[in-house]
Amino acid sequence: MPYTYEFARPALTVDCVVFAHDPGEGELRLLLVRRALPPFAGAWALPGGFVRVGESLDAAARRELVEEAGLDKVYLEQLYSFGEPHRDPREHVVTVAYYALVRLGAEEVHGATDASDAAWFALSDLPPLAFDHQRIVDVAERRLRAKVRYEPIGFELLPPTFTLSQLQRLYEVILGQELDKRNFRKKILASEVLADTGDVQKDVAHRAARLYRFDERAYRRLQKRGFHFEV
Amino acid sequence: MPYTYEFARPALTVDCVVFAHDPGEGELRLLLVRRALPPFAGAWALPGGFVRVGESLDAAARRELVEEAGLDKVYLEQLYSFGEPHRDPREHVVTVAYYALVRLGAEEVHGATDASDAAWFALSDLPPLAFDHQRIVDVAERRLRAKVRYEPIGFELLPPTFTLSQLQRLYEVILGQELDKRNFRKKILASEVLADTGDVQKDVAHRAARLYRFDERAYRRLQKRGFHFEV
DNA sequence: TCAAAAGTGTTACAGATACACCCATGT
DNA sequence: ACATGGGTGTATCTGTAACACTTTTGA
Repeated sequence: MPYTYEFARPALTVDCVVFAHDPGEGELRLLLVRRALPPFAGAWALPGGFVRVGESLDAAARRELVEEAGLDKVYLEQLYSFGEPHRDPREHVVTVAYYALVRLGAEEVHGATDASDAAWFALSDLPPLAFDHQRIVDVAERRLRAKVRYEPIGFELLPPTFTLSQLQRLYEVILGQELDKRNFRKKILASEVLADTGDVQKDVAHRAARLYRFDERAYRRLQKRGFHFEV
Repeated sequence: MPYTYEFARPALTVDCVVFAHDPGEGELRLLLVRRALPPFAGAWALPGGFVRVGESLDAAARRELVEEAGLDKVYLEQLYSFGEPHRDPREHVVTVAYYALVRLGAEEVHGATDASDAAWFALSDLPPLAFDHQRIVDVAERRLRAKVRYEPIGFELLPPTFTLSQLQRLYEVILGQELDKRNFRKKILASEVLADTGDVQKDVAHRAARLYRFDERAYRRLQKRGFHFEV
């Protein structure tokens, strides 16, 4: 009997904590799917599922996002692995958790995705979650809060071009604190990771704001010179 | 057939990147074990092994450290999970990597532990490693470097009481840069996470330095008040 | 003309950096 | 007495925080 079969093995899943930002809300949103099968049938849970043999963890997470939520090409990063023996009542299931950041199109914000039963919830008003998924969400939230301060990942939650006020509101939502407008603008523009598109907002009932985009090329250049982004 | 058996499952292991600090060296050391069995028989590898059903990931990591390296009660933290399908030539094996920080007793520094074939290597002069273990070591090193700046984990690598110079040298080794003695002392003492033991060094051929210990209680108090440690 | 958000500079303070000498101890 | 590391203070610089008004635009 080969060495690898000496012991029974735990099952292995991936689960994804999918964050989105609705500009109209003062809070992040989280994507949940309703479970069709036991255990926790009918309960809300993180999108996820079993890792297949021959499939990398990242690939499994991306596949589940497509299958269960219709989400493709999102920002995705591994979060932490959870392996308490009784986190799944059936048997020992270890899950590798990921978190994802997505840009909401207007049609996706309200109402479900094309998957059968998926919906967005305000982060502070989640329904009871299956398994230890609330715990995973908590860990993801802490990580996002910490990471957004020193890596430019916030842009993943915004449309490709955005105003400085939109960016500031996003940071205020994630960090849970108000920021000074002048200081925020000074700092973010001084960092030189934003490029002015030359365009301005359309169809707003007040002075139109300049539109910026995240300049990934500039960011990489700065990074190589030892610069580190910080809000 | 139950849902969980729908697909064949990858195997699941834990691997530990064990760092130690030898005061005499200008560099961290890493614990490796020699593999007895194929694949990579005879090669050096990270201590680790299969996760058993009913065992948490942390417990598996701690068990492997005891079994393979004779190390108990060390600082241990989950690092990252690696699951590329071909990282193990036999079959698909996913590993949850941990890193550990240990205090070296004089007798452990040179020569192996009580385990059959374990040894310490200078981090920059490792032998070729089995599997993707070099990659795991690289990730661990980056994490340690980053984390040591804003969490007081460096103390885990030092004896319970230590001098400020020992602490400074440790930081210099981890961060790979020289630090100014006066500024270092000012900053670390101002942070109030060190307690003066009242004792001094013994048996040194020069003025004996004060011995400090990390004051975990004080650190927790400060943490609650929103303070964050930084070097 | 009003409402709503865009845009803009200066001052004060705190923390970080740079820097060089005397002291205590054992050999 | 000398070699070795222990221990200390100040001046400058840099970045952060606090703070209020004018401008543009569409309704």
